[in-house]
Order: sequence, then structure tokens, then C-alpha cells
Amino acid sequence: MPAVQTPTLRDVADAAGVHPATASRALNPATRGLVNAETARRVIKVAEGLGYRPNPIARGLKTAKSSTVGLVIPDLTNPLFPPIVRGIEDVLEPAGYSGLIVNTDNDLQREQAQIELLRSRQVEGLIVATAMIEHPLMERLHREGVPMVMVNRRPEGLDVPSITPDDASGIEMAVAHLAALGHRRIAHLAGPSTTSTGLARLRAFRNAVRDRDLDADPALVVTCERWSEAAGAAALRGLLDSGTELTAVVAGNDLIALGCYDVFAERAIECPREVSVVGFNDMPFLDKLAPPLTTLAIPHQQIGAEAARLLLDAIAEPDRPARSVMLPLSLIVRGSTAALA
Amino acid sequence: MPAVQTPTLRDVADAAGVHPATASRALNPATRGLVNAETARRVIKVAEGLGYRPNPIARGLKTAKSSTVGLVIPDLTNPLFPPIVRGIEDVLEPAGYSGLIVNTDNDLQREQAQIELLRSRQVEGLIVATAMIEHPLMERLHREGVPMVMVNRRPEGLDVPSITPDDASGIEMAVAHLAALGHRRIAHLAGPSTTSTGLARLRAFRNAVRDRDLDADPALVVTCERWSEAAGAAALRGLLDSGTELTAVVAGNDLIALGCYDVFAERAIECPREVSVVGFNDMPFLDKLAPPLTTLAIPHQQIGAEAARLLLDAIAEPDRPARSVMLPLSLIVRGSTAALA
DNA sequence: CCGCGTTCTGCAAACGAGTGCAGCGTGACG
DNA sequence: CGTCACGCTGCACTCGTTTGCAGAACGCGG
Repeated sequence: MPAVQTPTLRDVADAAGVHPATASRALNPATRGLVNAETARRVIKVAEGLGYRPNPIARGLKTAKSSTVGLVIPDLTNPLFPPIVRGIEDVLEPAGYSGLIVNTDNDLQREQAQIELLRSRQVEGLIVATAMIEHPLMERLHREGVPMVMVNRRPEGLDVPSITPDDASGIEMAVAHLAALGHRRIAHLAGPSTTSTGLARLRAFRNAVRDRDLDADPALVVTCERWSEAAGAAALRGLLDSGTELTAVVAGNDLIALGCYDVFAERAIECPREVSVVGFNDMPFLDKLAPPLTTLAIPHQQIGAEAARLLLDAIAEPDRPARSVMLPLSLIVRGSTAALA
Repeated sequence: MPAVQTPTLRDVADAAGVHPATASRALNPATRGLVNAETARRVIKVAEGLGYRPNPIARGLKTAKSSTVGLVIPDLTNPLFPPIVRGIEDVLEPAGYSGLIVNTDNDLQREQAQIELLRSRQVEGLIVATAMIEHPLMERLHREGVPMVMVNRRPEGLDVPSITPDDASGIEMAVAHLAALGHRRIAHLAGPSTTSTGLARLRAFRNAVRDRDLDADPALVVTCERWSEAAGAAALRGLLDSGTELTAVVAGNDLIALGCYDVFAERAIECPREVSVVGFNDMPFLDKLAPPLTTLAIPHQQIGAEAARLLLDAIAEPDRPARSVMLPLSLIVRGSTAALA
């Protein structure tokens, strides 16, 4: 037990010779105007002298505010998320908020439980980065007035602010890049169809291929079970085993692209000489791969920061209409794509 | 504003026809024995029916416990940490605890501020993964009785539980491996000398080199300013520019090793033909690099889990003497190390 | 039948801060 | 000199839960 009990508002009040209520008002900038400037100054000084820190728990009980928001992500271990989280915390912190992180492992059951947990901890809002298409839970929360913003997915039919990279034009850039290199039979290893991102990118891919008059062979599109290396590898194996010809692949994300690398190694396929690959997300260290992966860079940190700002806005003014942001991304050309021989 | 106010203990009590105090006792397993089994069952049932969730804030106010612990890490963006954090949360969650994460960016100033923030949020304990050697702050906290455990560093002179990988034998394995491949002039790019990990590995390196009668040229040891790619690259450049001969390098960690890769690319040095490299930590995706990096794998998740268990113990029994754990690590041999020609 | 012990339940006071309301004193104005 | 307004401060209650204590109900032995 700490020898020095942290001083309470009452201690400050006593030391300053005022009533706790007065001390409370003096210390709170919003109500400071109610007390005599001189008194306020004295109280503040005493508070500083004592090293007084308001107890956020007590404050939270009264005000029903916790100065905490929940961050719902699939898996912190996925390199996509840490930078986003950093971005979020960087704007939360100066605002006096903290983020409580939970991992859902993309499991609906778990997601529900975790969000329940967050709510019981009285979070004031939610930043949701899990991209399941089905969102009965989200709908309910939204109806109940829980402020939230979605990251990386657009909430179709839900009036919720969201912040997403411009998936469509990203895929468009990837396909354009490959087409310019002479590729005509481009495969797409799509992300899970249960995720909005997976679907959005798939649609964009189909459009891009059509617009450019490339081979639109349906066999060239395979959907992965998960956003993972293993799933990407499995998908590519299936594609190759089916005898489908292809000279390039647009992967749903970087992890799926990494799965392709595994298959290339297994089957002694040379990348990019035989097959070009482009990923999505620009995870860290992709430039160190063999070959360095061409990919689409999304401004992770910025996404996080923007999401946090949107959420703080939503908390401050719950009735403001949802404002959504779409961030541009850029194609990072590296060694995994090359002109067709 | 939520249409459905979440039910309070009072609501449950009313619905069950008992006093809130009784409901409280019935719902709390520790005090359940005090109430009639039948009554308890009824209360519990009603609580479930209403979807009652105890308000941890109110509870925290009364009990001065927040069911929250602070996780102090240098930078979530460093791939070393997410798995550790997962490990931590995996054991915190079933225990009803949550972790509040802060990033210090290895800045003492910032660390202090962040820990202050955690304390003001009434965390019950701290898991500290920042490895600065200087720890006046830690000492103070420890004296004040804040339960804490250290991860990845041994708190010299501080009676605090810690959980660390066996740095010494790891480095020993790396050097042994290189020696077996015929290397005699092995360089060490040490981590910052302000970190305990950096020092421990450096010492271990010196010992290993001496024990094996390898070239113990002091010029072969360079200390990096930071645990980063850039610092690693700078260190290696300095080493090469000084004209020091070397055929292998033991990097302080994987990021530093990655910095070496950058320098190899700049100067057209072939790895592993000309220079072998071994890293430390086994970050994700190292197997995809060119060449795949030989490194020391530490059981990240397990470290986190163990740390969390230690902390919960310390919280439950503050007076129990500090118990420290050292986890074994294993050498993962990949393509970045080869026999001397 | 009394007294005592058990077992259970209710009462009320906390925990630390926020806040509507009343009341104090002062100064100004009629 | 009385009245009123205004600026400031204090009182007391509240948030949801826990917990020491009192007391009710009951059984049982003496």
C-alpha cells in the first residue's frame, strides 16, 4: 500500500480553506468562471502543491463518462494494425482519452463478447476495424446511440462515419500498372467475401479488367478463406492446379501476396520473370523481401488519426450527421512486378 | 442517448424483491456464501434476464481497484511487441482485467508522463517493457508499492519480478553457430548501451568470443544509437568504412540486422557468401527476406502471458518475494548464415 | 420459557467528484 | 433606508457498488 495516499479533492479544499464544491469548480476550467478569480488561483496553487490529480473513476461515476474509447481490431499481431493504433492514440492522448484495445480474431462470437466487455467498461465510443459484412451488432449499437466510427470498411446502410482507403482506385492503379507492363491474364486472390474490403476490392478488380479489355476469365478470380499467408497460398495453389494460365496476380492484401511467395518457392516459379505480384497495404519491411513486393500504400497512421478525430467529434456532438473520409493511396512499385517477356 | 439504460444493481434487486446489498452479495462469488442459496439463485437468474453487467467504475470507486493494468512499451509499431501484448491480454482477460497500452518511444520524458497518466487512471499494476538502464522512476514506483513486472530486462538492484529471454545463451548459440561455420572475425552491432538488453547481449558476445578463442578485436564491436534499421545500417557503414575485416555479424536484434541488409544492397555485398548475419527476436516474416534471416526465436506470446501471470500474482499478494523467469530461446537457422568459403 | 447462536437480510454509510439550489454578502439604485 | 440583483460560496444529494453493523427469524439446549 502506497505510503502517500494520493490527495483528494477534499484535501485540496481543506488546505485552501474552501468547500470541496468550490474547489471542484475552481479546478474545472468549464466552471471556473463561477468562482472568484482570486479563490480559483489559490485553489489551483494548493492543488499543484499537493500534487492533486482528479480521480477519473469517481468523476466517471458521476458524469457517466470514462474518457475511454474502445478499439476493436481483428488481431494486433497483423502488422497492418499497430500503425493505425498509434495514429489513434496520438490524437486520443492530447484530448485526454485513452484507448482500450480488444482483439476479435475475426470471430463474431468473440467480437460480441469483447464489445460487451468494452461497454461494461463504459467506453464512450468505439473505433471498429473489423470488416465483417454482417453487422447486426453494429446496427444495434448504432441504434442505441453508441458513438462509433469504422475503419477500413464502409458501413453500407448504416449512418456511421467511416474512414477508408480508396480501395477501388487502388486496385485500379494496380491493374493499370500490370496492363502497362503487358499483362493480360491477371488473377485476383480476393479477401474473404464476408468482409466488406474483400468485396470492394473484388468489384474494383472486375471493373478494372473490363474497362481495359483484359481477359476477364472468371477462373482468374479466387476468394481466400482468410486474410492470411496460408489462405493466399492455398488459393494460388488451387488456381495453378486448375491449369489456369496467368502472368500476374493482384492479391487482396500483402499477407495473401506473401502466401504467393511461398507457392513460388514450392514450385520453383520465378517472380517476377514468370509471374508478377502486387499486394495491398504496404506492411513494414516489404522492401526487404525477395523480390521486394510492389504494393499499395495506405497512410496507416493518418487513417488512425482521422478515425480518432471523427470519433471525438461524434462523442462531442452525437447528432451531427455522419461524415466519412476516403483516403487516397499510392502504388509503390518494387521488384515483384515486371514487363511480360 | 441510449434508449435502454443498462440495468443497475438496484434494478436487479427490485426485480428480485431484495435489497441491493443482498443482490450485491449474491452476485459476487466471494460473498455469495453469505446469502441463502435459493435467494442467490433467484438474484442471479434475474440479473441474467435483465442482462445486468456490474459497473466497474462504481465498483472501482468503492474498492479502489480498477481492474486495469498498464502496459508500458517503447513502440507498438515494433513487430516485437504485438505478440507480447497478445500474450498479456490473453491471460488478463479471463481474470477480468484489461490492459492500457502506452508508447514511450524510448524517451524518458515521455515515459514519465505516460506512467503518470496510467497512475491517474488508477491502474493496479504495470508491465514495463521499456529497457532503459536508468530507472529512477521505476525505483520510486517500486518504493511506493506499485506492483509491477519487467519484460525483456532484468532490473538490477531492484526487487521486481521480471521475465526475460535468456539473452546470454542466445548470443552464445549465435556465436557457436558462426564459429562452427568457420567464422573467426565476428562483429557485433550492439543495441543502445542505455538499455539493459543491449548491455547483456554485448557482454554475452564478448564472453562467447573469448571462450571460443575467436578474434576479440575491439573494433569489431559497435554500439547502435537505437534499436532500428537506420541505426543498424549506420553502425555497419561505420564498421566497413573503418576498414575492419569481418565475415559475420551478430546483430543486437532483427531491426539492426535489417539495417545490415540495406548496407549490403548499397555496397553490393553478397549475403551470406561474403558476410553472414544473425538477428535476434524472430520477428514475423523474416523467412521471406532475401536471404531469409537466421535469428534467435523468443517465445513472445509466452513471455507476455507469463508476465501477466506474474503481475496478477503480485497484485494479489503484494508481499510475496519477487519471482523472476528466464525463458529459453532457440536458434532458427535460415539463409543469412553460411560456411566460410 | 428463556437465552443464545446461526443464518440471513436490510440499513446506511461510505468511495471521490459533480451540480442544482439556496443563501450569504455586497453594492447600486430608487 | 429599503429593495433588488448579482457574484460567489456552501449545502446536500447523486452516481452504482461494497461492506460493517444491526437486527430479524429461527432452532435448539438448558
